[in-house]
Amino acid sequence: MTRNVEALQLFDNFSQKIASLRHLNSPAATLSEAKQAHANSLKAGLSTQTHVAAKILSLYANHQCFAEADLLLYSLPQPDIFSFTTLINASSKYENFRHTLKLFVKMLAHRLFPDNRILPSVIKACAGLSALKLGRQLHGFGLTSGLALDSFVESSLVHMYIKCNALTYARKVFNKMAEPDVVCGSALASGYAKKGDVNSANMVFGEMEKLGIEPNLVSWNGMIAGFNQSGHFFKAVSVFRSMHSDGFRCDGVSVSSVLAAVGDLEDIIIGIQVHGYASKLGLRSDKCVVSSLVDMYGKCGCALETLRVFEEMDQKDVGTCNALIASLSRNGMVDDALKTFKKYRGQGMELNVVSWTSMIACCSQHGKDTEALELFREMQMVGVKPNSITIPCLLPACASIAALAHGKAAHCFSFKRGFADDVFVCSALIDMYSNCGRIQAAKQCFDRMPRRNLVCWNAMIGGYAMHGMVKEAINIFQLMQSSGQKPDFVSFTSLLSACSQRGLVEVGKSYFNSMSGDYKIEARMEHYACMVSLLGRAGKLQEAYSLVNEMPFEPDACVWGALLSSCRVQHNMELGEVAANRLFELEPKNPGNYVLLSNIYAARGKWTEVDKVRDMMKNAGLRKNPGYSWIEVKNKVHMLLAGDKSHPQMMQILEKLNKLSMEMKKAGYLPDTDFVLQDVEEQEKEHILCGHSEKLAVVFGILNTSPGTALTVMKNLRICGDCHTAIKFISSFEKREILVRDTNRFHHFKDGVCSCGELW
DNA sequence: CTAGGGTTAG
Repeated sequence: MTRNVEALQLFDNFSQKIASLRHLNSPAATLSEAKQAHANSLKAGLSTQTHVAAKILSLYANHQCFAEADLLLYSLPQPDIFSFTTLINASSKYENFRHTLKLFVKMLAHRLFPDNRILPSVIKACAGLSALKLGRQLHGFGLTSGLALDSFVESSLVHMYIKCNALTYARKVFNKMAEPDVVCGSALASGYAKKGDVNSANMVFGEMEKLGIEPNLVSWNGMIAGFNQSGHFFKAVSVFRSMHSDGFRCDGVSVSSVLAAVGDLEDIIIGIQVHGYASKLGLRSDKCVVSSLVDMYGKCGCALETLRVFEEMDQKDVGTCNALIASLSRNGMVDDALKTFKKYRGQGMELNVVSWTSMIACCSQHGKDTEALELFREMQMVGVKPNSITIPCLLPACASIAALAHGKAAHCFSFKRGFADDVFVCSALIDMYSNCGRIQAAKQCFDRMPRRNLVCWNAMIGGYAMHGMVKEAINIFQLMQSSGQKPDFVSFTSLLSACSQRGLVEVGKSYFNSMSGDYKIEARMEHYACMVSLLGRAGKLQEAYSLVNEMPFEPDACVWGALLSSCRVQHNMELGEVAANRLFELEPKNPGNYVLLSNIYAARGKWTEVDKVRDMMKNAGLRKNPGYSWIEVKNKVHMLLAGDKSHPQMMQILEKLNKLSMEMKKAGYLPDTDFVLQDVEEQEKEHILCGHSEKLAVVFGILNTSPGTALTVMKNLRICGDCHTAIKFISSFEKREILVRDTNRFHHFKDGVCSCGELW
C-alpha cells in the first residue's frame, strides 16, 4: 500500500515535471514562456539533458536571446552538434554575424565538425563580414573533408564570393556544380548585375536557359535590383519589361526596384505607367513600393504627386516617411520636410538612422547649418547611432560655419565607429578641415586614406585651391594621374581657380587648353568664369572680354560677375559698365552687382554715377535690403582710401557718414563709424585697393549686423587666415551684444574664431 | 534546421 502511494507520488511528480516543460514543444512560445520552461527544467534537474537543452536553445534563438542561450549552452557538459546548429543558424539568420563566427569557433573547440546543415549559415556570416579569407578556408574544408557539398552550401559560397568582390571564384563554384540549380544561377547573375557587369549577368541568365533552368520570380528580381544598384537604370527597366513580356507576374520586390531606377532616369512617363501597373496588382499597401513611388515622383520633380501617394497610404511607415522627407528636401521644401519629421516624431513613430540622416542632410544642404548640428546632437540623445552616411551629411554644415570643434568631434566619432577610412567620410573631412583653415589636417586625412576615389582627389585639390596653394594643388593633380585616376571637370575648376588667385596666367591657360585637348573634357561655365577671372585680375581685361564673347554658349551671371569683379580690381569703368548692365538684366535683385559698379565709380571719383547706381537699386526694389544703407558708407570709405585725405569733398563725406550712422542707429543696426574708420586705416591700403575683397568684407561686415553677412565674413576670414581681425570682429559682436538672441549661432562663430586662433 | 530578390540618407 505504502509502496503504491510512493509510486503514485513519483508518477505525479514526473508528470508535473513534464507538464512544466510543455512550452518546449510549442514553436510559438513567448519569451517569458521560454524562460519559464528553462527555469522549470533547471528545477527539475533536466536542463543539461541534451534534447531538453536543444529545445530551450531553439526557443531562445527564435527570440534572438543569444546571451541567455550562450549561458545555457556553455553550462552543458558536452554540447552536441544540434545545439550548435540551432544557435549558429539563428544568429546568422538574424545577421548576428560576429556571434555566428564566435559560436562556430567554440564548436570546433569541442571537436564537433561542421556539415552541410551548418556551413551555409557560417558562410553567410563570412559574406556579411566580408571575411573572404575565412570563407575560402571553409570552402577548402568542405572540399577536402569528404563532405559532398550540396546546393545550399554552393549557393551560399556564390553569394559570399560576390559579396567579397571575388567574382571569378563565384563563377568557378557555379561551373563546378554537379547539378546547377536556379538559386545558384540567380545568385551569380544578380551578383554580376550588382557589380555592373552587364554582359556576364546576361550570359549567366542565358546559360541557365541552356541548362534547362527556368528563371523564377527571384531570378528576375535579382537582375532588376542588381542593375539598379550598379547604376544601369535603363537596363533595370528593360529587364522589367522582358519579365513582363515573358508572362511573369511581378511582385512588390520587382516594382520597388524598377521604380528606383525610373526615378534616377527621371522618366516620369514610365514612372506613371509602373505606378498604374502596381495599383492594378494591388501593391498599394506594400511599404517598399510606396517608398519608392514617393522617391520616384520626388526625383522627377513632382512634389505634389509625392504627397498624394504618401497621403493615400493608410498605415504610414518609417521608410515611407524617410522617402517623403528626402523627396521634399530634393524639391527645396525644407520647412515641409522639417514639419513632416516633427509630426511623425511627435506621433511616436520610431525614427531610424535614415530618418535622422535625411533630415540632417536636408538642413545642411539648404543652409540650416546650426539646425543640422542640433539634429545630430538630438539623434544621439534619443539613442539612434549615426553611421558612415550620417557623417558626410553633417560635415558640410560644420564646414560652412567653421564649427571646427564639431567637425573634429565627428572625426573622432568616425574613428571610434571604424569608418574614418570610408571614402565619403574622408572626402567630407578633407573639405571640412580646408574650410576651417586647417589645410594640414586635411592633408593628413588625405594621406592616411587606404583607398581614394575621384571625389577624394578633387577634395584635396579643392582644399589647396581654396587656400591659394597652387603648387600643392598641381602636385596632387599629378599624383592623382600617376595613381591611375583620371581627372574630371571638377579637378580642372579647382586648378584654374587656384591659378586665378595666384595670377598664374600662363599655367592656367595651358591647363584650360589641355583640358579639352588632351583630356577631352568640354569646358563648362565655371571654367570660363575662372579663366575670365584669371585674365581679368592679371590686367588682361580685353582678353577676358574676348573670351566671354567667344564662348560656345551664352555666358551666365558667374562669368559676367567674374568680369565685373576684375573690372573693379582694375578700376576699368568702360568694361565694368558692360558687364554690370548684363548682370542687371540677368539678376536684377542681386545687390552685389550694384555695389561692385558703384565701387568702380567711387574709385574713379564719379560721384554722380555712384548716386545713379543707388537710384537703380531703389528702382529694382532693393531698398529694404538691410545692407542697403551701408553701400553708401562703403563707397565713401572706399573713396577715403582711394583718394588722398585732403580731398575737397572730405568734409561733406564725413558729414554724410555721420548722418548715415544716425539713420542706422535709428534702424537698429548699431553702427560705429569711428570704429570702422579706424579699422580701415589700420588695414594695408594697397591690399584693399588690389581687390582683396576678403579684408574689405571684414570691415564692412562689422558694419552690417545681419547674420547672413556675418556668416560670409567669417568664412572669408577663415580663408584669409586673418586671425587678428577675426577676433576683433567677434569681440565687436560681444561688445555690442549683437546676435545675442541667436545664442547658438553666436557660439558657432566663437568656435570659428577659436579655430583661427589655434591655427594662426 | 541550411542557400538567391526590395525602398528611403552621401
